[in-house]
Amino acid sequence: MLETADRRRTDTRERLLEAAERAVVAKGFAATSIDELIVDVGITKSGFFYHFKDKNALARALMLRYLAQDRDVLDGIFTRGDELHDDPLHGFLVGLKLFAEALADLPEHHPGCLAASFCYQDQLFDQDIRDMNAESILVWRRRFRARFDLIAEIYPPKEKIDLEALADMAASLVEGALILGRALKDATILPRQVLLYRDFVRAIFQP
Amino acid sequence: MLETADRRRTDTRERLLEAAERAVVAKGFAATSIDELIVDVGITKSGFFYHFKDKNALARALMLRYLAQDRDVLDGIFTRGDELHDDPLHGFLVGLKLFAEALADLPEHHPGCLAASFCYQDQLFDQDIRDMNAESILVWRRRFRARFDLIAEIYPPKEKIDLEALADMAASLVEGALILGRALKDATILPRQVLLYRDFVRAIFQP
DNA sequence: ATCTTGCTGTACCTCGGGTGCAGTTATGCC
DNA sequence: GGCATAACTGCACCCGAGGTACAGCAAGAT
Repeated sequence: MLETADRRRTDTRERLLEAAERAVVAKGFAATSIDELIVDVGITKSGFFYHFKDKNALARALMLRYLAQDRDVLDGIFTRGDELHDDPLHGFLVGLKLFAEALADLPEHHPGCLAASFCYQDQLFDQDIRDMNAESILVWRRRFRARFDLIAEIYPPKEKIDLEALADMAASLVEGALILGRALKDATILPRQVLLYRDFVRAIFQP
Repeated sequence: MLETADRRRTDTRERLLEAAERAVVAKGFAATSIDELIVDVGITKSGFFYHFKDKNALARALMLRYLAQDRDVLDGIFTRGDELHDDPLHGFLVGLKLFAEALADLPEHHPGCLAASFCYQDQLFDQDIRDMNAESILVWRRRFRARFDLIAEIYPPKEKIDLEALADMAASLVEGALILGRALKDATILPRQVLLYRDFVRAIFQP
């Protein structure tokens, strides 16, 4: 019957997740209807419920996907930073520079963060999804905290500093700058905040 | 018939807004039902639609209320800071200290920001509400930017610095720290971020 | 006495999230 | 070739939430 791509079986679930992430970041989970997702990927409602038993299962799958992507992106950028510089401080500063550049080059106008999007609607979700959301933040805290401990051994900061707060500052700034960027429709806010954070880190540790 | 408070007429609208703000910050606008609000304040659905023609009108009223409160709180804290110190830099630093203390003393465990809550669901709202949301961010930018310009005249920073980004950093950090605080159920994150921001501002301008 | 404000009550419509289940078709495996 | 399985479609139906449209009523203000 000349069907170009019937029985595409393998990627329908993935395409649902992609459509869902776009929609959820754009307008929130509650405002994202199953109907619009199935129109997007060209299946029926029954098809959706074949892949996800309910909307909560969709949310869980989105979070899992997001956690993995987030980890990969951070890993990629900061290992490249370290490859370009042996020293833990300067490798980190290069990593932040690369991060800012990557953010500035994002094709989307006003990107968003799934964790933040879920955060203000978290009563909609099961406890395990809220736990995953917390974990996505803790990943950042642990990553940056470990690096600062390493740096502080070599470059002890002049003044006592709350290193945990400094680590959390990275996630706070990114989440907050995404909000500002969306509200003001200004894609430059996020990379500039990252560069400012970099200035702060350098000022703290550099002798 | 011994009605304790029938015909309370005057404050029903206000009580609706209070209930709505609590619910919206807790679980998002879309997940906040009119039914729960009317149960909260003890009126009927018709009563709700007497006060607000639809949910969008409720959102608009919430934003207006929020803008006024936000302005008053910031005004109060930073004018007190300036009363305690003549110098624009040190008055500002005192203000930030007061701000951090006020945030640490908040009774609610995980407060939230209406602007952030609306931000990730903004497709639900009319354009004018999105504009008000942007305005609530610009209030912060203008306030802090003006102060930094003032400070920079007296204490020119050693290195070139993006003062607009430094101003936006305040709102970014607060919005982001609220998200982290909610996700991790840790009320100390927000005040600690504000204190860190204060350290950064001092490091930039102090000779 | 009547007007206005601040509601209540009833009835009804639509959309979105589900549930339940029977049927269909391509593919892979024996 | 036969058969199981994966990946759906189609249909029928339920519920809750956002509205719409009015008619009515009761307490104060004038």
